[in-house]
Amino acid sequence: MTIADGDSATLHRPDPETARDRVAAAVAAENLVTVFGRCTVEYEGRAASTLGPGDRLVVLKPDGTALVHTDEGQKPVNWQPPGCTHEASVADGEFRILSRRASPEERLVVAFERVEQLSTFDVTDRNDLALQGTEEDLRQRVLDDPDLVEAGFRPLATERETPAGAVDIYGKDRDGATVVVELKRKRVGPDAAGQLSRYVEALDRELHADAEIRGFLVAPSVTERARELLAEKGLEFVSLGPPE
Amino acid sequence: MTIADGDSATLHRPDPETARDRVAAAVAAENLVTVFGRCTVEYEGRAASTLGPGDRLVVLKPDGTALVHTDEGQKPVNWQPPGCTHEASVADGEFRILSRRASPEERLVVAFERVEQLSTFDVTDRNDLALQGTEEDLRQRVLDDPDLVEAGFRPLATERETPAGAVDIYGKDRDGATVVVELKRKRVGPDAAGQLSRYVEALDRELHADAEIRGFLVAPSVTERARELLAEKGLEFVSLGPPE
DNA sequence: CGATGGATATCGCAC
DNA sequence: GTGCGATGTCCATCG
Repeated sequence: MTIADGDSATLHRPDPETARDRVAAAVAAENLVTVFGRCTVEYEGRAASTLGPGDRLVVLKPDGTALVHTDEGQKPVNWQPPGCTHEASVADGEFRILSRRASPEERLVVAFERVEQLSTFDVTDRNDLALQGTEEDLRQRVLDDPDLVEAGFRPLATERETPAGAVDIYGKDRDGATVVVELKRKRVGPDAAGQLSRYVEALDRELHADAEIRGFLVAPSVTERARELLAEKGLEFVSLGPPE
Repeated sequence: MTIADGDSATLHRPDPETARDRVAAAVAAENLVTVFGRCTVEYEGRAASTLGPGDRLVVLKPDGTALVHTDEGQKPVNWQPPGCTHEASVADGEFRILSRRASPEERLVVAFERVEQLSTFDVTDRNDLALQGTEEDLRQRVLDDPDLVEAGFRPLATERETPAGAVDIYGKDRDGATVVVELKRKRVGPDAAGQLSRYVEALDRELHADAEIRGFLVAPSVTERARELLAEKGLEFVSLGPPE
Protein backbone atom coordinates (compact mmCIF):
# COMPACT_ATOMS: atom_id res chain seq x y z
CA MET A 1 0.00 0.00 0.00
CA THR A 2 1.29 3.42 -0.89
CA ILE A 3 0.45 7.02 -0.21
CA ALA A 4 2.37 9.42 -2.37
CA ASP A 5 2.58 12.91 -3.66
CA GLY A 6 5.39 15.23 -4.62
CA ASP A 7 6.81 15.44 -1.10
CA SER A 8 6.54 12.06 0.56
CA ALA A 9 5.65 8.43 0.08
CA THR A 10 4.85 5.74 2.61
CA LEU A 11 4.74 1.96 2.41
CA HIS A 12 2.96 -0.07 5.06
CA ARG A 13 4.44 -3.54 5.71
CA PRO A 14 6.18 -3.81 2.35
CA ASP A 15 7.74 -7.12 1.39
CA PRO A 16 11.58 -7.20 1.46
CA GLU A 17 12.01 -6.69 -2.28
CA THR A 18 9.67 -3.71 -2.35
CA ALA A 19 11.43 -2.17 0.63
CA ARG A 20 14.80 -2.65 -1.03
CA ASP A 21 13.68 -1.03 -4.28
CA ARG A 22 12.04 1.91 -2.55
CA VAL A 23 15.04 2.64 -0.32
CA ALA A 24 17.46 2.29 -3.22
CA ALA A 25 15.44 4.78 -5.24
CA ALA A 26 15.10 7.21 -2.33
CA VAL A 27 18.83 7.12 -1.57
CA ALA A 28 19.57 7.76 -5.25
CA ALA A 29 17.11 10.68 -5.24
CA GLU A 30 18.73 12.07 -2.06
CA ASN A 31 15.55 11.79 -0.08
CA LEU A 32 15.21 11.37 3.67
CA VAL A 33 14.22 7.79 4.55
CA THR A 34 12.60 6.43 7.71
CA VAL A 35 12.09 2.73 8.35
CA PHE A 36 10.32 1.34 11.38
CA GLY A 37 10.32 -2.37 12.13
CA ARG A 38 11.77 -5.29 14.01
CA CYS A 39 15.46 -5.62 13.23
CA THR A 40 18.92 -6.63 14.39
CA VAL A 41 21.92 -4.32 14.08
CA GLU A 42 25.63 -5.01 13.68
CA TYR A 43 28.39 -2.45 13.69
CA GLU A 44 32.11 -2.79 13.13
CA GLY A 45 34.63 0.02 12.92
CA ARG A 46 36.29 2.13 15.61
CA ALA A 47 34.58 -0.29 17.99
CA ALA A 48 32.14 -3.13 17.34
CA SER A 49 28.65 -3.94 18.56
CA THR A 50 25.72 -6.26 18.09
CA LEU A 51 22.09 -5.63 18.92
CA GLY A 52 19.48 -8.39 19.10
CA PRO A 53 15.98 -8.20 17.62
CA GLY A 54 13.73 -5.29 18.60
CA ASP A 55 11.51 -2.53 17.21
CA ARG A 56 13.54 0.45 16.04
CA LEU A 57 13.31 3.55 13.92
CA VAL A 58 16.00 3.86 11.25
CA VAL A 59 16.67 7.21 9.58
CA LEU A 60 18.79 7.66 6.46
CA LYS A 61 19.70 11.22 5.51
CA PRO A 62 20.70 12.49 2.08
CA ASP A 63 24.08 13.59 3.49
CA GLY A 64 24.98 9.96 4.25
CA THR A 65 24.01 9.90 7.91
CA ALA A 66 22.37 6.77 9.34
CA LEU A 67 20.59 6.64 12.71
CA VAL A 68 19.08 3.70 14.57
CA HIS A 69 16.80 4.81 17.40
CA THR A 70 15.18 2.65 20.06
CA ASP A 71 12.32 3.73 22.32
CA GLU A 72 14.77 5.22 24.82
CA GLY A 73 17.56 7.76 24.96
CA GLN A 74 18.51 10.84 23.07
CA LYS A 75 21.45 9.22 21.32
CA PRO A 76 20.89 6.66 18.60
CA VAL A 77 21.77 3.12 19.71
CA ASN A 78 23.78 2.78 16.48
CA TRP A 79 24.65 5.25 13.76
CA GLN A 80 26.92 6.29 10.92
CA PRO A 81 28.24 9.83 10.49
CA PRO A 82 27.59 12.01 7.42
CA GLY A 83 29.43 10.97 4.29
CA CYS A 84 28.57 7.29 4.33
CA THR A 85 27.06 5.37 1.44
CA HIS A 86 23.81 3.49 2.01
CA GLU A 87 22.86 0.29 0.18
CA ALA A 88 19.63 -1.67 0.33
CA SER A 89 19.48 -5.40 -0.31
CA VAL A 90 17.58 -8.59 0.38
CA ALA A 91 19.45 -11.51 1.95
CA ASP A 92 18.00 -14.63 3.54
CA GLY A 93 14.58 -13.22 2.77
CA GLU A 94 15.29 -10.14 4.90
CA PHE A 95 15.42 -6.52 3.89
CA ARG A 96 18.82 -5.11 4.84
CA ILE A 97 20.45 -1.72 4.95
CA LEU A 98 24.23 -1.50 4.73
CA SER A 99 25.91 1.79 5.53
CA ARG A 100 29.61 2.10 4.80
CA ARG A 101 32.25 4.63 5.76
CA ALA A 102 35.59 4.72 3.98
CA SER A 103 37.99 6.32 6.47
CA PRO A 104 38.07 4.98 9.03
CA GLU A 105 36.59 1.78 7.66
CA GLU A 106 33.21 1.29 9.31
CA ARG A 107 30.17 -0.83 8.49
CA LEU A 108 26.65 -0.78 9.85
CA VAL A 109 24.17 -3.49 8.92
CA VAL A 110 20.48 -3.36 9.83
CA ALA A 111 18.56 -6.54 9.04
CA PHE A 112 14.76 -6.39 9.25
CA GLU A 113 12.66 -9.35 10.30
CA ARG A 114 9.65 -7.20 9.56
CA VAL A 115 9.19 -3.70 8.15
CA GLU A 116 6.21 -1.99 9.70
CA GLN A 117 6.51 1.25 7.79
CA LEU A 118 8.85 2.77 5.23
CA SER A 119 8.65 6.46 4.33
CA THR A 120 10.62 8.74 2.05
CA PHE A 121 10.63 12.53 2.14
CA ASP A 122 11.85 15.18 -0.22
CA VAL A 123 13.53 17.51 2.26
CA THR A 124 15.35 20.77 1.90
CA ASP A 125 16.29 22.94 4.84
CA ARG A 126 18.32 26.08 4.25
CA ASN A 127 17.55 27.82 7.55
CA ASP A 128 20.42 28.06 10.00
CA LEU A 129 20.09 27.77 13.73
CA ALA A 130 20.69 30.94 15.74
CA LEU A 131 22.03 30.01 19.15
CA GLN A 132 22.55 32.30 22.13
CA GLY A 133 24.29 31.73 25.44
CA THR A 134 27.44 30.29 23.93
CA GLU A 135 31.06 30.79 24.89
CA GLU A 136 31.28 33.25 21.99
CA ASP A 137 28.56 35.33 23.65
CA LEU A 138 30.48 35.25 26.92
CA ARG A 139 33.62 36.42 25.13
CA GLN A 140 31.76 39.32 23.59
CA ARG A 141 30.46 40.36 26.99
CA VAL A 142 33.96 40.35 28.47
CA LEU A 143 35.38 42.29 25.51
CA ASP A 144 32.56 44.84 25.84
CA ASP A 145 33.29 45.26 29.53
CA PRO A 146 36.78 44.01 30.47
CA ASP A 147 36.31 45.25 34.04
CA LEU A 148 34.15 42.17 34.53
CA VAL A 149 37.43 40.24 34.75
CA GLU A 150 39.25 42.84 36.84
CA ALA A 151 39.28 46.62 37.04
CA GLY A 152 41.81 47.91 34.55
CA PHE A 153 42.07 44.76 32.45
CA ARG A 154 42.89 45.52 28.81
CA PRO A 155 42.24 42.80 26.24
CA LEU A 156 44.82 42.80 23.42
CA ALA A 157 43.94 39.69 21.44
CA THR A 158 41.53 36.79 21.20
CA GLU A 159 42.52 33.28 20.21
CA ARG A 160 46.17 34.21 20.76
CA GLU A 161 48.33 31.24 19.85
CA THR A 162 50.65 29.58 22.35
CA PRO A 163 52.57 26.30 22.12
CA ALA A 164 49.82 24.82 24.33
CA GLY A 165 46.96 26.02 22.14
CA ALA A 166 44.98 29.20 21.59
CA VAL A 167 44.17 31.42 24.57
CA ASP A 168 40.58 32.73 24.68
CA ILE A 169 41.54 36.28 25.67
CA TYR A 170 45.05 37.67 26.05
CA GLY A 171 45.82 41.09 27.53
CA LYS A 172 47.40 43.17 30.28
CA ASP A 173 46.30 44.13 33.77
CA ARG A 174 46.41 47.69 35.13
CA ASP A 175 50.09 47.21 36.04
CA GLY A 176 51.08 45.88 32.65
CA ALA A 177 51.34 42.25 33.70
CA THR A 178 50.32 39.67 31.11
CA VAL A 179 46.84 38.22 31.57
CA VAL A 180 45.44 35.00 30.16
CA VAL A 181 41.68 34.46 30.32
CA GLU A 182 40.00 31.11 29.83
CA LEU A 183 36.23 31.32 29.31
CA LYS A 184 33.74 28.61 30.16
CA ARG A 185 30.01 28.99 29.72
CA LYS A 186 29.13 26.66 32.57
CA ARG A 187 30.44 25.22 35.81
CA VAL A 188 33.93 23.87 35.31
CA GLY A 189 35.89 20.86 36.57
CA PRO A 190 39.61 20.14 36.93
CA ASP A 191 40.14 19.86 33.17
CA ALA A 192 39.55 23.58 32.62
CA ALA A 193 41.99 24.46 35.40
CA GLY A 194 44.59 22.20 33.80
CA GLN A 195 43.97 23.79 30.41
CA LEU A 196 44.46 27.32 31.79
CA SER A 197 47.56 26.19 33.67
CA ARG A 198 49.09 24.84 30.46
CA TYR A 199 48.50 28.18 28.71
CA VAL A 200 50.15 30.12 31.55
CA GLU A 201 53.13 27.77 31.64
CA ALA A 202 53.50 27.95 27.86
CA LEU A 203 53.53 31.75 27.93
CA ASP A 204 55.90 31.65 30.88
CA ARG A 205 58.38 29.87 28.65
CA GLU A 206 57.64 31.94 25.57
CA LEU A 207 57.91 35.36 27.24
CA HIS A 208 60.72 36.58 29.42
CA ALA A 209 61.20 34.38 32.46
CA ASP A 210 60.81 37.39 34.75
CA ALA A 211 57.47 38.45 33.26
CA GLU A 212 54.53 37.99 35.55
CA ILE A 213 51.70 36.03 33.96
CA ARG A 214 48.28 35.88 35.56
CA GLY A 215 45.72 33.28 34.62
CA PHE A 216 41.97 33.92 34.98
CA LEU A 217 39.27 31.33 34.70
CA VAL A 218 35.95 33.03 33.94
CA ALA A 219 32.93 30.79 34.45
CA PRO A 220 29.64 30.71 36.37
CA SER A 221 31.21 28.49 39.06
CA VAL A 222 33.85 25.84 39.74
CA THR A 223 33.86 22.44 41.39
CA GLU A 224 35.78 22.02 44.64
CA ARG A 225 38.48 19.96 42.95
CA ALA A 226 38.94 22.63 40.28
CA ARG A 227 39.09 25.38 42.89
CA GLU A 228 41.89 23.53 44.70
CA LEU A 229 43.77 23.02 41.46
CA LEU A 230 43.48 26.73 40.63
CA ALA A 231 44.78 27.72 44.07
CA GLU A 232 47.65 25.27 43.77
CA LYS A 233 48.68 26.74 40.43
CA GLY A 234 48.22 30.34 41.56
CA LEU A 235 45.39 30.94 39.12
CA GLU A 236 42.42 33.24 39.68
CA PHE A 237 38.70 32.64 39.30
CA VAL A 238 36.02 35.11 38.26
CA SER A 239 32.39 34.15 38.61
CA LEU A 240 30.43 35.27 35.57
CA GLY A 241 27.19 33.59 34.65
CA PRO A 242 24.83 33.98 31.73
CA PRO A 243 22.99 37.33 31.44
CA GLU A 244 19.82 37.89 33.55
CA MET B 1 -6.26 9.62 5.64
CA THR B 2 -5.19 6.87 7.98
CA ILE B 3 -3.44 3.57 7.81
CA ALA B 4 -3.59 1.67 11.03
CA ASP B 5 -3.26 -1.66 12.70
CA GLY B 6 -2.17 -2.89 16.10
CA ASP B 7 1.39 -1.62 15.78
CA SER B 8 1.37 1.66 13.93
CA ALA B 9 -0.81 4.39 12.50
CA THR B 10 -0.04 7.05 9.93
CA LEU B 11 -1.78 10.27 8.99
CA HIS B 12 -1.02 12.01 5.73
CA ARG B 13 -1.34 15.79 5.79
CA PRO B 14 -3.65 15.89 8.78
CA ASP B 15 -5.27 19.17 9.74
CA PRO B 16 -3.89 20.82 12.91
CA GLU B 17 -6.65 19.58 15.21
CA THR B 18 -6.34 16.01 14.01
CA ALA B 19 -2.58 16.14 14.44
CA ARG B 20 -2.96 17.50 17.94
CA ASP B 21 -5.41 14.79 18.97
CA ARG B 22 -3.36 11.99 17.49
CA VAL B 23 -0.10 13.13 19.12
CA ALA B 24 -1.82 13.67 22.47
CA ALA B 25 -3.23 10.15 22.35
CA ALA B 26 0.08 8.63 21.28
CA VAL B 27 2.02 10.41 24.03
CA ALA B 28 -0.54 9.21 26.58
CA ALA B 29 -0.22 5.66 25.24
CA GLU B 30 3.58 5.90 25.41
CA ASN B 31 4.00 5.36 21.70
CA LEU B 32 6.84 6.54 19.53
CA VAL B 33 5.79 9.52 17.39
CA THR B 34 7.31 10.84 14.17
CA VAL B 35 6.16 14.05 12.51
CA PHE B 36 7.50 15.32 9.22
CA GLY B 37 6.61 18.76 7.94
CA ARG B 38 7.49 22.42 7.54
CA CYS B 39 8.02 23.98 10.94
CA THR B 40 9.82 26.57 13.05
CA VAL B 41 11.60 25.67 16.28
CA GLU B 42 12.31 27.65 19.41
CA TYR B 43 14.39 26.49 22.33
CA GLU B 44 15.12 28.15 25.63
CA GLY B 45 17.00 26.66 28.57
CA ARG B 46 20.71 26.08 29.15
CA ALA B 47 21.11 28.07 25.95
CA ALA B 48 18.52 29.51 23.55
CA SER B 49 17.91 29.23 19.83
CA THR B 50 15.47 29.94 17.07
CA LEU B 51 15.12 28.13 13.79
CA GLY B 52 13.20 29.51 10.85
CA PRO B 53 10.80 27.58 8.64
CA GLY B 54 12.03 24.39 7.00
CA ASP B 55 11.24 20.71 6.48
CA ARG B 56 12.22 18.59 9.49
CA LEU B 57 11.62 15.23 11.07
CA VAL B 58 10.47 15.37 14.69
CA VAL B 59 10.68 12.29 16.89
CA LEU B 60 8.99 11.96 20.29
CA LYS B 61 9.97 8.96 22.39
CA PRO B 62 7.95 7.37 25.20
CA ASP B 63 10.80 8.14 27.65
CA GLY B 64 10.28 11.87 27.13
CA THR B 65 12.99 12.47 24.54
CA ALA B 66 12.34 14.92 21.70
CA LEU B 67 14.47 15.15 18.56
CA VAL B 68 14.31 17.60 15.65
CA HIS B 69 16.30 16.43 12.65
CA THR B 70 17.06 18.30 9.45
CA ASP B 71 18.36 16.71 6.25
CA GLU B 72 21.94 17.02 7.49
CA GLY B 73 24.10 15.94 10.38
CA GLN B 74 24.12 13.15 12.85
CA LYS B 75 23.06 15.33 15.74
CA PRO B 76 19.54 16.73 15.97
CA VAL B 77 19.35 20.48 15.29
CA ASN B 78 17.20 20.80 18.43
CA TRP B 79 16.31 18.30 21.12
CA GLN B 80 15.15 17.61 24.64
CA PRO B 81 16.68 14.91 26.85
CA PRO B 82 14.73 11.95 28.31
CA GLY B 83 12.32 12.81 31.11
CA CYS B 84 10.55 15.71 29.44
CA THR B 85 6.79 16.04 29.06
CA HIS B 86 5.33 16.51 25.62
CA GLU B 87 2.15 18.45 24.87
CA ALA B 88 0.31 18.92 21.60
CA SER B 89 -1.81 21.96 20.86
CA VAL B 90 -3.22 24.20 18.14
CA ALA B 91 -2.40 27.92 18.24
CA ASP B 92 -2.86 30.48 15.46
CA GLY B 93 -4.15 27.66 13.31
CA GLU B 94 -0.86 25.77 13.65
CA PHE B 95 -0.19 22.38 15.15
CA ARG B 96 2.40 22.76 17.92
CA ILE B 97 4.46 20.46 20.05
CA LEU B 98 5.73 21.74 23.41
CA SER B 99 8.37 19.75 25.24
CA ARG B 100 9.20 20.80 28.78
CA ARG B 101 11.97 19.90 31.19
CA ALA B 102 11.68 20.75 34.87
CA SER B 103 15.28 20.99 36.12
CA PRO B 104 16.92 22.82 34.60
CA GLU B 105 13.94 24.66 33.18
CA GLU B 106 13.94 24.11 29.43
CA ARG B 107 11.31 24.51 26.74
CA LEU B 108 11.21 23.37 23.15
CA VAL B 109 8.42 24.52 20.83
CA VAL B 110 7.90 23.15 17.34
CA ALA B 111 5.25 24.98 15.32
CA PHE B 112 4.13 23.36 12.07
CA GLU B 113 3.03 25.39 9.07
CA ARG B 114 2.24 22.10 7.42
CA VAL B 115 2.32 18.48 8.57
CA GLU B 116 3.25 16.17 5.74
CA GLN B 117 3.09 12.97 7.71
CA LEU B 118 2.40 11.94 11.30
CA SER B 119 3.06 8.39 12.48
CA THR B 120 2.78 6.60 15.81
CA PHE B 121 4.38 3.31 16.71
CA ASP B 122 3.86 0.85 19.51
CA VAL B 123 7.50 0.06 20.23
CA THR B 124 9.04 -2.52 22.50
CA ASP B 125 12.77 -3.16 22.69
CA ARG B 126 14.23 -5.07 25.59
CA ASN B 127 17.50 -5.98 23.88
CA ASP B 128 20.62 -4.21 25.09
CA LEU B 129 23.51 -3.20 22.91
CA ALA B 130 26.64 -5.38 23.25
CA LEU B 131 29.63 -3.15 22.59
CA GLN B 132 33.23 -4.28 22.19
CA GLY B 133 36.42 -2.27 21.95
CA THR B 134 35.74 -0.05 24.96
CA GLU B 135 38.14 1.15 27.62
CA GLU B 136 36.77 -1.63 29.85
CA ASP B 137 37.94 -4.16 27.25
CA LEU B 138 41.37 -2.56 27.22
CA ARG B 139 41.53 -2.78 31.01
CA GLN B 140 40.69 -6.48 30.90
CA ARG B 141 43.45 -7.08 28.37
CA VAL B 142 46.01 -5.34 30.57
CA LEU B 143 44.85 -7.20 33.67
CA ASP B 144 45.05 -10.50 31.77
CA ASP B 145 48.60 -9.71 30.64
CA PRO B 146 50.18 -6.96 32.79
CA ASP B 147 53.49 -7.39 30.93
CA LEU B 148 51.83 -5.39 28.13
CA VAL B 149 52.51 -2.34 30.31
CA GLU B 150 55.98 -3.43 31.41
CA ALA B 151 57.67 -6.72 32.22
CA GLY B 152 57.08 -7.44 35.88
CA PHE B 153 54.16 -5.06 36.39
CA ARG B 154 51.77 -6.31 39.08
CA PRO B 155 48.28 -4.75 39.16
CA LEU B 156 46.93 -4.42 42.70
CA ALA B 157 43.69 -2.50 42.22
CA THR B 158 41.41 -0.95 39.64
CA GLU B 159 39.56 2.32 40.12
CA ARG B 160 41.79 3.08 43.10
CA GLU B 161 40.64 6.33 44.65
CA THR B 162 42.95 9.33 44.97
CA PRO B 163 42.17 12.93 45.91
CA ALA B 164 42.35 13.70 42.17
CA GLY B 165 39.93 10.95 41.14
CA ALA B 166 40.01 7.21 40.53
CA VAL B 167 43.07 5.67 38.89
CA ASP B 168 42.33 3.11 36.15
CA ILE B 169 44.95 0.58 37.30
CA TYR B 170 47.16 0.84 40.38
CA GLY B 171 50.05 -1.51 41.09
CA LYS B 172 53.77 -2.08 41.55
CA ASP B 173 56.63 -2.51 39.11
CA ARG B 174 59.21 -5.28 39.37
CA ASP B 175 61.23 -3.20 41.86
CA GLY B 176 58.25 -2.43 44.07
CA ALA B 177 57.77 1.13 42.91
CA THR B 178 54.18 2.38 42.73
CA VAL B 179 52.67 2.40 39.25
CA VAL B 180 49.65 4.37 38.03
CA VAL B 181 48.15 3.39 34.68
CA GLU B 182 45.74 5.56 32.71
CA LEU B 183 43.98 3.75 29.86
CA LYS B 184 42.68 5.34 26.68
CA ARG B 185 41.05 3.40 23.88
CA LYS B 186 42.15 5.82 21.19
CA ARG B 187 44.80 8.39 20.34
CA VAL B 188 45.16 10.88 23.17
CA GLY B 189 45.79 14.60 23.46
CA PRO B 190 47.19 16.81 26.24
CA ASP B 191 44.11 16.36 28.45
CA ALA B 192 44.92 12.71 29.13
CA ALA B 193 48.52 13.57 30.01
CA GLY B 194 47.22 16.21 32.42
CA GLN B 195 44.82 13.72 33.94
CA LEU B 196 47.56 11.15 34.55
CA SER B 197 49.81 13.87 35.93
CA ARG B 198 47.17 14.86 38.48
CA TYR B 199 46.84 11.27 39.66
CA VAL B 200 50.60 10.90 40.08
CA GLU B 201 50.87 14.18 41.97
CA ALA B 202 47.94 13.24 44.20
CA LEU B 203 49.56 9.91 45.09
CA ASP B 204 52.87 11.67 45.58
CA ARG B 205 51.23 13.68 48.34
CA GLU B 206 49.25 10.80 49.76
CA LEU B 207 52.14 8.29 49.95
CA HIS B 208 55.53 8.88 51.50
CA ALA B 209 57.34 11.73 49.85
CA ASP B 210 60.30 9.48 49.12
CA ALA B 211 58.21 6.83 47.35
CA GLU B 212 58.83 6.63 43.64
CA ILE B 213 55.64 6.85 41.60
CA ARG B 214 55.60 6.00 37.92
CA GLY B 215 52.78 7.07 35.63
CA PHE B 216 51.93 5.10 32.49
CA LEU B 217 49.62 6.26 29.74
CA VAL B 218 48.41 3.25 27.77
CA ALA B 219 46.80 4.15 24.44
CA PRO B 220 47.12 3.38 20.72
CA SER B 221 49.08 6.60 20.18
CA VAL B 222 49.61 10.17 21.40
CA THR B 223 49.67 13.58 19.78
CA GLU B 224 52.94 15.49 19.70
CA ARG B 225 51.70 17.99 22.29
CA ALA B 226 50.72 15.17 24.63
CA ARG B 227 54.07 13.47 24.12
CA GLU B 228 55.87 16.67 25.15
CA LEU B 229 53.65 17.04 28.19
CA LEU B 230 54.35 13.44 29.22
CA ALA B 231 58.11 13.93 28.87
CA GLU B 232 57.95 17.16 30.84
CA LYS B 233 56.13 15.43 33.69
CA GLY B 234 58.35 12.35 33.61
CA LEU B 235 55.47 10.10 32.58
CA GLU B 236 55.73 7.04 30.38
CA PHE B 237 53.78 5.99 27.32
CA VAL B 238 52.89 2.48 26.19
CA SER B 239 51.42 1.98 22.75
CA LEU B 240 48.60 -0.53 22.89
CA GLY B 241 45.98 -0.54 20.17
CA PRO B 242 42.81 -2.54 19.72
CA PRO B 243 43.34 -6.27 19.10
CA GLU B 244 43.95 -6.89 15.36
C1' DC C 1 44.31 14.70 6.55
C1' DG C 2 45.30 15.30 11.79
C1' DA C 3 45.05 18.37 16.03
C1' DT C 4 42.50 20.99 19.21
C1' DG C 5 38.71 22.29 22.16
C1' DG C 6 33.53 23.33 22.61
C1' DA C 7 28.87 21.31 23.47
C1' DT C 8 21.80 22.75 25.31
C1' DA C 9 27.19 17.58 24.66
C1' DT C 10 24.94 12.57 26.45
C1' DC C 11 25.53 8.73 29.43
C1' DG C 12 26.64 6.01 33.38
C1' DC C 13 28.34 5.49 37.92
C1' DA C 14 29.65 6.82 42.57
C1' DC C 15 28.60 9.57 46.51
C1' DG D 1 20.85 15.86 43.18
C1' DT D 2 26.46 16.90 42.04
C1' DG D 3 30.95 15.34 40.45
C1' DC D 4 33.72 12.98 37.35
C1' DG D 5 35.23 10.60 33.36
C1' DA D 6 34.19 7.84 28.88
C1' DT D 7 32.22 8.32 24.33
C1' DG D 8 32.18 4.39 17.92
C1' DT D 9 31.39 11.14 21.32
C1' DC D 10 30.02 14.97 17.16
C1' DC D 11 31.37 19.28 15.31
C1' DA D 12 33.70 23.55 13.66
C1' DT D 13 38.03 25.54 12.99
C1' DC D 14 42.56 25.80 11.70
C1' DG D 15 47.01 24.27 9.70
